Amino acid sequence: MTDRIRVLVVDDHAMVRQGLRSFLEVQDDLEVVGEAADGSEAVSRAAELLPDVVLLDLRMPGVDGVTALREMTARGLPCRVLVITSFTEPAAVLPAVRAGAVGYVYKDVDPPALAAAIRSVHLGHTLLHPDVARVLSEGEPGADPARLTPRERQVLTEIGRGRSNREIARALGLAEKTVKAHVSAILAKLGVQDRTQAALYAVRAGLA
Amino acid sequence: MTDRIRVLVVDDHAMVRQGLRSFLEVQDDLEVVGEAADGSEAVSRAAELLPDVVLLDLRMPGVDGVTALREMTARGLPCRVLVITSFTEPAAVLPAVRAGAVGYVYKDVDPPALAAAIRSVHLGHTLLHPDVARVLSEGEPGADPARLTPRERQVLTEIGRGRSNREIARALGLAEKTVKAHVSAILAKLGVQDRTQAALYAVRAGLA
DNA sequence: CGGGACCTTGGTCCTAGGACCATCGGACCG
DNA sequence: CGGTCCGATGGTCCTAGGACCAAGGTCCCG
Repeated sequence: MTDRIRVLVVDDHAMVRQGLRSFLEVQDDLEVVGEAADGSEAVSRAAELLPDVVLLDLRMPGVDGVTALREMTARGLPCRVLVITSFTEPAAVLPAVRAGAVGYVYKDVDPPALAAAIRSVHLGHTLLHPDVARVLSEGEPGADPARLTPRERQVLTEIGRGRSNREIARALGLAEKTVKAHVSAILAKLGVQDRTQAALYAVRAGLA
Repeated sequence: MTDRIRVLVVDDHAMVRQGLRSFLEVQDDLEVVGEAADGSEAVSRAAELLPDVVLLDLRMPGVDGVTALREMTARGLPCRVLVITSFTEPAAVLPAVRAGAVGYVYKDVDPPALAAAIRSVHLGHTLLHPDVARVLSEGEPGADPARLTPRERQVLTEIGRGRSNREIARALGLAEKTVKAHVSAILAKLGVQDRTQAALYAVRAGLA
């Protein structure tokens, strides 16, 4: 077979990338052409390798999956992006779908189903859960994490892990004052009262 | 080499099990003798295969990792259990360690470090983060919602909904001072730093 | 090229959160 | 009957959180 589907695998855990690679390489018509461990690397590898399909995790340190996805879409990269997620709420994948993902699968997908999903999106199909499709069709804006800037999302992720401003400053290499400014902006954008509510939001949105 | 360390891999995601298997099988002295996808299967496979080390995820559908661990300990199975977790708070792994785990690693561990950890626990060592070791040594019973009094659980439930002390006071018909006293007791019993972490805990514990 | 968005940082100020300490009443158990 | 635990409440004090304001640099887009 001359034209195999070329797949880029993006996940921050090497064991997950390895597992995905093992799943896919036993399929005659699929080929893993590369891996990336964060969003930034995902964009550069996608531009360099021009895969047909990108399997994209959302939660990654540094540049996350949604930001990477936006970047790929902005650059007009021709790959079809299939999100791999362990999240169950529509809020987690909605930003990704709005940013250009053509579908998503859960991390407990079995190998034949994963392969079928890849083939399906490669053919141009879209794979969405009815709940997600409905929310999209209703144009529900809501407390949309997509409206946060990339840095704000990083800070929100840390809040969702129960970190103090000082701990977040240390983790992200920022001044505490900078973190406070981001926190204030996040609270305003999400329409929540304090960091506890923001943390709960982050968990529900699958950011933490 | 005649005596390789026999390892059982327990995780609900097949791709993670596959990834772990790939990581470990390139080591001459390690052998993956089986896999399990939930806690119940983990116990039965451990009893059947008698592995030296069990790599155990905690969050699994059905019987979770801590429950499985307790069962293995109760049956006197001789295996050493190394928890694989994506949690960062001591509260997440404390129950597992109390139930008999001899250490834990994070899911972003790299292959040589994972192999080294397995060898280490196989030799009888214990691998614990200083925070976790300290909490254990202080005899802090730990993150067990059952140890909270009924009133504390009510307050924790409200915290898990993002309520302020004043709002909780109003909702439960108490003085704000009373709520603060309960909050302080809750934080101490759960071993968390502030109400945000308590709220996240409540969500994970299914109280909110 | 200028405007806007994002990121970063600092200052000031106020309040909620929480630690620590203390006290009292009721219920339960040895 | 006394001790312990739970629940309730108050006082004092300190700090983290967060609002508000300001400013500068970088990048992108019209």
